[in-house]
Amino acid sequence: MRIKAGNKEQDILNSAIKVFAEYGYNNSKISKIAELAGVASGSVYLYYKNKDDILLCIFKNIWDGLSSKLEQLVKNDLISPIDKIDGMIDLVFDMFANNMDMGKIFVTEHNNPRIKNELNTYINRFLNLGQEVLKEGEQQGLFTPHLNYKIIRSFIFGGLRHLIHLWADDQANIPLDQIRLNVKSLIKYGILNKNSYETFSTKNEYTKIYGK
Amino acid sequence: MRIKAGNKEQDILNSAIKVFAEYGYNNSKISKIAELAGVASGSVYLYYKNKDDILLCIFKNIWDGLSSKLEQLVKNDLISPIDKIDGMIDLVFDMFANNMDMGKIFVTEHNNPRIKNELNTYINRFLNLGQEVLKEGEQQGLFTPHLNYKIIRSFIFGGLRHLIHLWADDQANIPLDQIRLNVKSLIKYGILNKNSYETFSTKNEYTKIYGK
Amino acid sequence: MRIKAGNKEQDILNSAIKVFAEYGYNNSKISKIAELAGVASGSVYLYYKNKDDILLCIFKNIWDGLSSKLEQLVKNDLISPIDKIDGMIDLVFDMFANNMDMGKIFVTEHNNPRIKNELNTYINRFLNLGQEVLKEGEQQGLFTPHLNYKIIRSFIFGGLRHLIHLWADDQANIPLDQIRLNVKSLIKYGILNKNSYETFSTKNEYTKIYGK
Amino acid sequence: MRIKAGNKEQDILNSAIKVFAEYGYNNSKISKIAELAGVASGSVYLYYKNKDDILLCIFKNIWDGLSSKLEQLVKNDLISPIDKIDGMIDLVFDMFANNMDMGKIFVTEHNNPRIKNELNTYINRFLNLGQEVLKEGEQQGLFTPHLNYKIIRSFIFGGLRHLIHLWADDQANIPLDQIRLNVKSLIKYGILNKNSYETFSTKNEYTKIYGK
DNA sequence: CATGAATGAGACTTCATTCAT
DNA sequence: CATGAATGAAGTCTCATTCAT
Repeated sequence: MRIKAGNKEQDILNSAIKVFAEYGYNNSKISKIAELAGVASGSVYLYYKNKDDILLCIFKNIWDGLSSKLEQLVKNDLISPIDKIDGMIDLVFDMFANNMDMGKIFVTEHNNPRIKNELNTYINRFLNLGQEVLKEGEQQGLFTPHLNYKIIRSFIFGGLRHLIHLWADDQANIPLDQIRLNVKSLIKYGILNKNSYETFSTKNEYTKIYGK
Repeated sequence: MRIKAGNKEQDILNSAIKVFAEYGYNNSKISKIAELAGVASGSVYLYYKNKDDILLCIFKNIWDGLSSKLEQLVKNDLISPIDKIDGMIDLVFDMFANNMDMGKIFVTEHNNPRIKNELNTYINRFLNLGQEVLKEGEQQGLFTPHLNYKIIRSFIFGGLRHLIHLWADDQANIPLDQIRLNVKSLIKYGILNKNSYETFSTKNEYTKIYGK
Repeated sequence: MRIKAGNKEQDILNSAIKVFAEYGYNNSKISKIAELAGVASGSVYLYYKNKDDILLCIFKNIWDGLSSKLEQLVKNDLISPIDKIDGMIDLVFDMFANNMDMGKIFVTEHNNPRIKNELNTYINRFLNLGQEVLKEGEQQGLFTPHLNYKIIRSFIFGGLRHLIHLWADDQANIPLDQIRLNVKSLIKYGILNKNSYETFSTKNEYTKIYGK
Repeated sequence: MRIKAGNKEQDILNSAIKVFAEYGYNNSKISKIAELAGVASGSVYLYYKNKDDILLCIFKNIWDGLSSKLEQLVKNDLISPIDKIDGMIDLVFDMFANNMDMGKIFVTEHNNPRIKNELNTYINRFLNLGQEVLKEGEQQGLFTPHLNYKIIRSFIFGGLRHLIHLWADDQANIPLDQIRLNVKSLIKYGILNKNSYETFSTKNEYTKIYGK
């Protein structure tokens, strides 16, 4: 992955992604990252303030890669909210499909207290975009009204995160495409069969109790 | 013989739960745990083999608390699979409703490589029970056929985990009861409104491509 | 080895001998000694001031066992110095023949700085007795004159100590009786064959340079 | 790049030799060794894997220093076995003559269980060389036949070791040269005077009982 | 820019010893 | 006398970070 031409900053980052993914943040040593990047351990500090900074930078990369595309998708008025949801899910999976290691880090270190504060900005931007779409769909009468989309968005986020981890940990076992389809289906239709849906669901009944 | 004053073992565990929840496992010091428990740091090692062992014990407690109740629920033939799903969700939330700190640890340290192996047994038991219910519902024609319930169960697990974390991190903002209802609704009905459901869904179309 | 009637002091000592012999002083734990002796670890301190004290007591036992017999032997005017040397060697080997563990400790912990000072009294008494015999033999014209018997006695002591260790470490390999005989022979006759002795040795030559 | 100032590896080893000699291995602290070497305690671990490794390294130095010279001596066909024995003794004493501290450690920590296994290779090489010489002398009719030279070599080794310790502990009291001479004499001629030798020794008698 | 030897604070863990019962 | 739970001082080792070259 290292470009010999000499982008050491990127070399170090790529190396860190590999090492963090394999050992976890706390068990990863700067010396190991430097070694893998082909630089001296001291050189790491020419490009990154400290170890935390590297991790933060990885997450920034993840989110920056998503952000522009996501915004493009969400702001496009020609796309139905339903398709936007599908599109968002696809974007997330595409992001990690080519980078399992990032997927692992994304899950394992997402709650790392060392970068939590700096990270929230990014995550919230993503979650807000998702919530925006959900709201939009609700207003258009496409999505079930009265759902608390702040909760829904986080549930979906957590679910995706966990599946990415599962997949990244053992790629062979669950094809990413199947994961996509199943997740999209669950989010849109739930697990109830159409018949049972009609039998059990009495929308009037439960909308009364659902919070805003 | 100096009698065990109170229950030091439990004191230490409770103390560890608080400290791990606040600082994360890796930034928690044994000395801090001991201090909070009101014992000498060496005493921690009378009850727990090492730091890892404490964390493992916390998770064992979490899962043991769930296991018996879950099994009772799942094995009960009088309860519909639909209600079982609801019941499982309730059990999980009940578990953490009175113990926010455990909720935080549950999320943050769930992938801790130090206890991963020992933990998998517990998690898999839980996931298998969930999958069992889903399969049962599918066979009874209640749940959408051809969904990959191995994926679904993990998606739900991840979503629940993340919501618990969110809630535990900032209890005031999202009432647990609202979370329950929204999650149950999403899982069962998805987000599509009934109308849109009928419009967009062409079940024949997507069942063809879904994996087993 | 423990007498049920209840000589705990002895029980603890016997237990300590076993444990010290197996693990070495520094790797032996009081708790282990207590366990083997069938008493509580706190009880050890009813009979011995501390860990050092136990070790010291073991050595006292070793030396006290030797001392009386040695003195009897050395003071007996009817025995030739030559036989006294043989007798001393036999006494030492007899001491450990029935107690390999003591033999191991004797060697391994003999230089332990924690008990060195207290021990010197005992060792010197033994060495002095040996030196006395050597001097006696020299004066009677039996032993080579002009040898420095302070050196000789220590050489012999060190040699015996090492052989005891070797034997105690792996009893099967070297029968104690063979060790005795060989040592006695070496001390008395050296390794030179009689012929070579006459050829190479020119006593006048080397007595000039030998110190007192 | 910060250049290695001086030879820290050697500085640390020298410092360790002093500290181990004074306090014994178990009572020596890494921090003390580092302080004496003028380095930070962490720096010790740049050169040595751990505390055990330092001790092992000291012994390796001792033995490596001896090995080449010993082998040269033993393999030289022009030297009589008698002189080889003298030469071996001289080599051993020369080794420690300029390094009392090493002498102390050599004795005190020789049975340290932490390095025992790694050390045996070295010791056995030495003992085997000694035994070789003894056998050679026996075959040439120079040394008393039927002695068990496995025992003899260990007796001599133990004796030398103890004398070195004595000398190193209190250099002033026993000149090394005197020790050499007395030891050489004892080994070759034993303590019996020539007259007494002829009187008491009945070689036929004791060769019958000596083991191979 | 780059190096990598050196630093040193800090954490886990052990275990001899104490003392309330 | 006896207990064994509790103590807490102390030591080894790690590793992020620095800085002289």
